Amino acid sequence: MKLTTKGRYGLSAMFDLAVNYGKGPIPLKSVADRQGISEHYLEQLIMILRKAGLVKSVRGAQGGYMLAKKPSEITVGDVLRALEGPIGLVDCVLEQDPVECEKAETCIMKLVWEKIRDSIIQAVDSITLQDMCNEAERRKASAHNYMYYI
Amino acid sequence: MKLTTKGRYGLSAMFDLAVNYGKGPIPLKSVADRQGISEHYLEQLIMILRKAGLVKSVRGAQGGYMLAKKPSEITVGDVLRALEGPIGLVDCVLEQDPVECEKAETCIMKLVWEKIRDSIIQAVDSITLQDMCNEAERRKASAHNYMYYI
DNA sequence: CAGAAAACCAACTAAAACGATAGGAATTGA
DNA sequence: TCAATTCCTATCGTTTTAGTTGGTTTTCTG
Repeated sequence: MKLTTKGRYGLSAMFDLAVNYGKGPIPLKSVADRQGISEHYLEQLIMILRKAGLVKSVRGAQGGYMLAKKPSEITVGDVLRALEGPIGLVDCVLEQDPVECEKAETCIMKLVWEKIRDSIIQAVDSITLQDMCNEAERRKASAHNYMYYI
Repeated sequence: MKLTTKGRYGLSAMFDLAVNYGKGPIPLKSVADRQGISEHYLEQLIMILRKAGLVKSVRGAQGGYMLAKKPSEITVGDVLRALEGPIGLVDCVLEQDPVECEKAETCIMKLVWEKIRDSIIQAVDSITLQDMCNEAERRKASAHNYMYYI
């Protein structure tokens, strides 16, 4: 019941792009450096995110990547779905193209998996990149106040 | 973000034992047959559940396994934790022995993973094996009524 | 125009995890 | 005694993961 590094690294990178939103294209190398990820590996992940319509790219020198929408319009769920596939702990209750088993009609377990899936969906869809940026700002502010008044 | 077969098979088996609760020890072979699982593989899983204190065993002929507590006292979370380990999509927010990263203090992502983890915990801990049995009974009853009154 | 910076792309690979299987030893009821 | 059953250890093929390698193409800048 773990995320792969795709999901982790991918959300890191998206958060980084969200923090730098509005500053033009951000070179992937700088994202990889800040987040401590192999640039070449991150390249593969960002390609997935681009094909999912979550980031845009600008080629050539001074190029890079940027969010395709406002941070407030991208949820953690969008990112995780793009990188990890449809949400669901078990194939028979995936959001997209669930793999039905023979006894799906009567399966009591299916009910359990659906309930867990729905609670995950609720959580990931309720957090946007903007929320994460806001929290980062809030922390920076309170750290500043602390240093100022000490 | 998938469960392994440990979690799936394990909950199947536990549900089977719950349905047969109070009937004495149930041979693992019969559980494996009903649930369509390799007996030998299930053996490894039930051993884990036994060591976690969720099932008891009776050795020898006419032996088998039974729940160590009432179905109402065993949650889906108990079973999944025993088989899949502490809950959490990412190592740094595991319920037990989280693997702290260097920047845990300032990590915004951690907040996200915690929120997802908590929503999973809430879901799995709110469902008992008894709930599953009740649902199975309810379905059997309504199927019966349907056939009776048609 | 040259060269550097960057995205884009395809193929390969080592290591780990997964999902078993194999083969037996120990226990116990009939 | 013997058949049923739990208990235990080891092995193993396949798939997935988490990269690495080695480029090609595009575009800005000096």
